[in-house]
Amino acid sequence: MDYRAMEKKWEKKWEETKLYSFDPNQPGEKKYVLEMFSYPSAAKLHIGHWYNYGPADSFARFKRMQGYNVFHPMGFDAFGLPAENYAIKTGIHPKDSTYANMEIMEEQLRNIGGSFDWNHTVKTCDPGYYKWTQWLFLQLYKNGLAYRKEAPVNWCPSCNTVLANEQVVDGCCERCHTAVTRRNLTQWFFRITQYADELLADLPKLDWPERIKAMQVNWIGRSEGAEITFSLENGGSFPVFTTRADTLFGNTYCVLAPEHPLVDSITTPEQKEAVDQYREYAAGASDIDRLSTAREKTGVFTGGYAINPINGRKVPIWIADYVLFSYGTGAVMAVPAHDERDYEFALKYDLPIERVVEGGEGLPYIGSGKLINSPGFDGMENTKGIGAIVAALEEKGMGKLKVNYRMRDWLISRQRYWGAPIPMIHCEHCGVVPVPEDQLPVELPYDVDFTPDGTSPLLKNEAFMNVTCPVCGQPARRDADTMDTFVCSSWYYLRYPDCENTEEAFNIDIMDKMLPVDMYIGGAEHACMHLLYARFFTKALRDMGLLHFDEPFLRLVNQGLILGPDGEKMSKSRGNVVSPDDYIDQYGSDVFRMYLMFGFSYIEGGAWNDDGIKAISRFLDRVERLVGQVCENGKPQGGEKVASAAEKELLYVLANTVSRVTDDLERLSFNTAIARIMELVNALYRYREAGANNAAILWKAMGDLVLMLAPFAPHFAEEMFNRMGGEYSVFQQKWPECNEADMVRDIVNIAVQVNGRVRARLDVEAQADNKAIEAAALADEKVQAALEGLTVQKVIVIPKRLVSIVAK
RNA sequence: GCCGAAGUGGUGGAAUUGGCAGACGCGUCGGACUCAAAAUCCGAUAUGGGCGACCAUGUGCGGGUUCAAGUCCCGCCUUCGGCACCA
Repeated sequence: MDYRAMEKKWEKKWEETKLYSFDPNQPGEKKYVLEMFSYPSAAKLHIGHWYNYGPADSFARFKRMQGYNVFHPMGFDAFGLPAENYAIKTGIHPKDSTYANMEIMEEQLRNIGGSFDWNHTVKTCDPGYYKWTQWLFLQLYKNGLAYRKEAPVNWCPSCNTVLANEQVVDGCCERCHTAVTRRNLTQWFFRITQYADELLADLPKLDWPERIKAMQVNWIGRSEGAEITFSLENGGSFPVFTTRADTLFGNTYCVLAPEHPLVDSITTPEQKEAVDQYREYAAGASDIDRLSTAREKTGVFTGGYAINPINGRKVPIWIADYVLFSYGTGAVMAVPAHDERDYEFALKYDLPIERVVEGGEGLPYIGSGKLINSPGFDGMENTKGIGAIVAALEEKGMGKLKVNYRMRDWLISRQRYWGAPIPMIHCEHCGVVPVPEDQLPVELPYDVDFTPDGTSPLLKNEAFMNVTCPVCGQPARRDADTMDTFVCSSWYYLRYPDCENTEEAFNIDIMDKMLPVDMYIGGAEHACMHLLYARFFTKALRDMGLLHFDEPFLRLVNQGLILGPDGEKMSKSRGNVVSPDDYIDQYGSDVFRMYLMFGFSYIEGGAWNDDGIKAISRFLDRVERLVGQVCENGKPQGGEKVASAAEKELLYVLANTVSRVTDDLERLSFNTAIARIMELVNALYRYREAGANNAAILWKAMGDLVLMLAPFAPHFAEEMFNRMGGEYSVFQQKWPECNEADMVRDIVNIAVQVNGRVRARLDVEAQADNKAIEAAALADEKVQAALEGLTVQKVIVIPKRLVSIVAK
C-alpha cells in the first residue's frame, strides 16, 4: 500500500468533513485533553514534537471513541527570543519568520494525524491574543499582584535582557548558557509569593508525577522560622530571619548582605574604604561564583554593632556575600557553634564561637539537644526552645514566628522586542499609569531596530514611545519593555475554548463548562516555570472572580525524552539529531507514530534506535492482509455458532485484548497496549492457520481490531474500516466493549507449589471450587512424590492461578 | 550535601493489589515456500548441566519479613534528573 497517498486521502476527507471540530453541545462528558503548545522556532517538527503530540493524540482519540466530548486544541507559543535572535542573524523580521513557521508547522501537525480542532487555536503573538495578555496584566496590577521595584536582577549579557530566577540554571542563562551577571534595575514583578502557601498546599490534590510535585515543593522552599529584631547602638534596628531561634544565645556577630540599605549608615569612617571595596567586589562577582558552595567565604567588618535582644549583648556587624539580599530579610544572626557557614566564617575571621546546645562530638553541631549557656532556658530541649525564646521576644516586640519561601516574585520585564508590550505609561506628573482598557491592545510596532544594545528595542521607536498621559493629557512615555513569554503561556489554555471572544479574555460560563484541563501532557522541563506560573495565574484569576476553580491541570503526564542513538540529548552540535522526515517518507506517519509508542516506555523515553520500526510496518501489513482475507470470504450470513475450541480461544483472546488495551490506554501505557493488539493479530493468524473460518467470529474480531487500532494508526484504521464496508468515519464508532463472559476459559491451568517450589501443573475446570482444587492438587502424583516423608501444614489456593502447599 | 526517579536476557522493554519473571518486539538459530534471493509463514531462543522428561541458578549488592519477593522492610553501590551558602 502507498501509505503516503492513503494518509493524504484521509487527511483531506477529515478536513472536508470537519471531523474534529468541537461542539460543546455534543453529547458526552467533556474531556479537555491538552498538550503543551509548541514554540515555532523552526518550521520542521522534530522527534520530540512527535513523541509528545502523537501519543497524546492517540489518547484523545481513544477518549473520543469512548464517548467523551473531547476538546483537543493546539496553538503556538509564538513570542520569544529565538525568533528575534534569528532575525538579528538573518535580517528576517520575527513576525515574518514566525508566521511562516506556524503555517508549515500547522500543516505538519495535520500530518501527524493530529485530531486537533483548528477552529479553536491561539497564536500568542496575534494582537487579538496579547490584547488579553495585557488586559490580564492590568488586572494583576489593579489587584496589587503586579508591581515595579528596583532590585538586583539577573542579567544575561548575551541575550541583553533580564531573566527570571527560574530561567537561571547554574548561574547561567538557560537559553544561551552565558554566565548571568547582576544589575540593579527597575522592573515589573508578579507577586507569585503571595500564593506560595496555596501553591504548596494544593499540590497533594493533583494527579501529577511525584517528581514534578517534589520539584515544586523544593522550588517554593517553605521554611518555618522566626524574624528577630536586632537594634543598633545608635538607634534604629534591623530584622533577621532564622530557623534556629533556639541558638540565639550563641549569636556572636551579625551579617548583612552587601546590598543591604543599612550598610551605609552603620559603617564607621575607619571601615568605609574596606566596606566600599568589598561591596564593589561582591557586585562584580557573577552568580556562578557567588553561588558556589565551594567558594571560600569572605566579608568585612562594618565597624557597627547590634544588640542581641535576648541578652543585650553587643555583637559586631559584618557584611558578606554568603548572605543573600533577596532571601529573608537580607540579614542573619550568626551562631558559629551551630551553623556550618557561620562556623567557617568565624574561624576565618577569628570571631568568637559559643556552644549553646549539647550534643555531637565537635563543632559545629547542628543536631538537637538540651540548651546550655542560655540563662532562663538552660536544660530545655532545643526544639522547644525555639517557641520559648520567640515567645519571650514577642513580649518585648522584638520577635515573631515567620514563614519564608525560597521562591521569589516573578520578574516579567524583558528588554527585548518580540513579546507583548507592557501596557503601562510613565508620566512625569502622574507617575506610572495603566493604559486604559479600551485602548488595548498596545500594539507591537513592526518597524523597529532590534539590534541588541542592552536597552529595550522599543525605546528607539519614537512613534511607539510617545503617548499622551491618559490621566493628565500631557506628553508621556510608554513602558519600553515586553513581557516574559511565560506570561503569554500562563493562560492560553483558558483562551482555547473561547478564542474568538473580542469582548473578554474568556467567558466565565464557558470556563465553567470546559475547564479545568483534564489531561495535560508535556515535557518535565516546565516543572518550576510554566506549570508554576499557570497555577499562580489560575489562583489569582479565581480570586478576582474570573474563574471558579483552583487548579488548571488536574492530571499531568510527562512524556520521556527521546535521546540520540548515542544515548545523549539530541543536539545539532553533537550531530546526533534524528529527523522524522525520512522515516515518514518511507513508512508513513502512522507507522512512525506507532513505533514511537511501541518502542519506548512513554514516561521513560530512551535512546533512539529504529530496529523495531520495520516490525510495526510488518504488523500493519499483516492486518491489511487479514482484512483482505475476511473481505474475500464474505460477510457473515447469520446463524454461525461458536462451536470449536479454536473459536472459543479466539473470543477469549479478543475479550482479553479489549480489556487490556482499554486499561493500558487509560494509564498511557501505549507500548503494552500495542503488544496486546499484536497478540490478537497473532491469534487471528493461528485461527486462520488452523483452517477455521467462522465469518461471524472473524468479522467481530476484525471489527474490534480495527477500532482498537484507530487511536494508534488513525489513517490506516480509517482505510481498513472503509475496506470492510464501514460507514465513515471509524472515529464516530464506539470503542469496543469487553465481553466478560468470553474472558473465562473452561479449563484453567494451575501451578502447584510445595514449599515455594513449583512441582506440578494441573488442569482444572474454571468453575471448580477451592476444596476441589486442593484435593486435586494433593492427589497429583508429582505432588505426592514431593510430599514424601513430609506432613502438610497448610494449603493456600489462589483460584485460577496457584496452589501453595506448606509441608514439614 | 539535600530531594526525586531508576537499575530485569544479546537488545528495546513487560510483569493491576506480593502469586508460574522475561509478555510483545528486535536480533540470532532452525524449518517451510523458491532454481535462487527478497518477501511471507511456522518453530526455537535467560544462564549452567543432561540425549531426554528434568535439575540447579537467576530481576545492581548484602541482610530480613512471608507458604510465596522484581514487587514489602533495613543497610549499601551505581546511574539519571532537580535543588544547592535559602540562614
